[in-house]
Amino acid sequence: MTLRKSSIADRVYETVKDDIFEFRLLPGDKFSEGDVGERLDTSRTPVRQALFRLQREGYVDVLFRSGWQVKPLDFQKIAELYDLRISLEQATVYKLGALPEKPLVLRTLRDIWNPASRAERAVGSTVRALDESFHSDLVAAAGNQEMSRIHREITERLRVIRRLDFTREDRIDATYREHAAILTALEENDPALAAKRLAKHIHSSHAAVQEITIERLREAAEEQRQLISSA
Amino acid sequence: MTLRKSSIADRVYETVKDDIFEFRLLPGDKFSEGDVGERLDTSRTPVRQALFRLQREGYVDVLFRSGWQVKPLDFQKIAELYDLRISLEQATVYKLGALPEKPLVLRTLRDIWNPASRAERAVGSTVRALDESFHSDLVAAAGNQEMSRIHREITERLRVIRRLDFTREDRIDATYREHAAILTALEENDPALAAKRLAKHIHSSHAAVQEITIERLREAAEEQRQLISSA
DNA sequence: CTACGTTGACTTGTATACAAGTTAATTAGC
DNA sequence: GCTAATTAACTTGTATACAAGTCAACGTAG
Repeated sequence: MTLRKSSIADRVYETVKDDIFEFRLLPGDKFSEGDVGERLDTSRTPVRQALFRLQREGYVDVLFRSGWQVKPLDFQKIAELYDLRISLEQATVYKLGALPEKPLVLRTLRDIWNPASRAERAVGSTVRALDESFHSDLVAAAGNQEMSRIHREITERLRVIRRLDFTREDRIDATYREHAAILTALEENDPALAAKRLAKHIHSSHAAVQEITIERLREAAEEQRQLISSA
Repeated sequence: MTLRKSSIADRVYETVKDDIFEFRLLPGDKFSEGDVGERLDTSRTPVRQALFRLQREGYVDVLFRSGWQVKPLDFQKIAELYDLRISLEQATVYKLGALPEKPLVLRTLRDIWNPASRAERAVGSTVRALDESFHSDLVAAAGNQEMSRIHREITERLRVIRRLDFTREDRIDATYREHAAILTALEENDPALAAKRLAKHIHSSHAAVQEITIERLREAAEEQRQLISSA
């Protein structure tokens, strides 16, 4: 069979990426292929394969004969990715508006984001997953798989930041409100309005997150410093 | 210095990609890491690095313990990439329309695509390069580098196809006419019209190319078959 | 002649060895 | 004590060795 087994390289890829997402590897941290290989009990070969993939995806950089580095947070680039997301999702809602009939997924999303009571709302960490689904489901509904793929890549890339978006109750409130409003505009076949609301929603999400990212990052760095000094 | 030397892996990457673009490697062709390494006089290590990169970019596939394959042409996927290009470039012209002042590049493009006389028009193979520049320069002018990067990736991916777009004189005529019309709409600050013309332009380019791709591909396969039988 | 099992060459996946270059600590000179 | 040169430990880039699986050709039984 040509069905891919799960390779060691894949495991390394997932592990290192998760380390970055969970701030076990902080932006700016340096490390070597040997380090990673030893920690995951494997040779440098699959490690390199995984790291080069992460490099192409923008998470790490290789310094010639001088180790690897987790890419420092570049707020300019993050802003551009948010902006690109807006463009893609706006294109999406216009596509949805042009469809002969509304895709079923809109009803499903409505059920999630317009709950009968506040009690039925999701909490904490699941809100982030639901939020990601909302946006990627919309894009997927437009039917262009390549667009979905690019959108997914961008979403992943922003996840390091977006994980901080739902620690505040007011952000959860806003998300429910804004998602519902976007769905309403779509149901009423007003793509221009949906596009406008979408842009505003993503912008405010970006702004809210930017505000707390640096602080949380500083905390993570502090934690790590204490771990090292106590060892 | 951390300035990257040109590595063997990079050379292999460029060479194999060029082989695909120039139909020396045809869609569906199978080959092994050893083949490539021998031909480029290097070991499998940098070859693998290059091939995995090409895999992530969608040009080749690895079959578990059974060689590599140039990805067969998937016309559905190509259509999706064209469609995605339209979405990105439409987003671009709306961005350009919202800028406080028109970027200088518009004047440069106008000079190229609205020549004083027919004699000043480019011919043959350079038209393709100019056409690629037209579209990527527009996107770049909007100022989002991440968007430019994605757009460039898509353009590269479509180059295998688009190289056939300018073999016919009527397509060159149409390209000059349509590019000029798009620029006019932009100069007159009518992004909606520019977007409309852009979509139509890319669509017709796609349609024209699709029509001749299969035939040219068949010819290339025939050529290769004769090379083999005469060897 | 056909169907099928066996075998052996070939393929990628992973580990290891070596080459080339970087970096930082240490030591010699003053 | 300080500066500078040397050196030794690391680092990635590439080549090679080995493990594990695939596949097609060939031979054999019927």
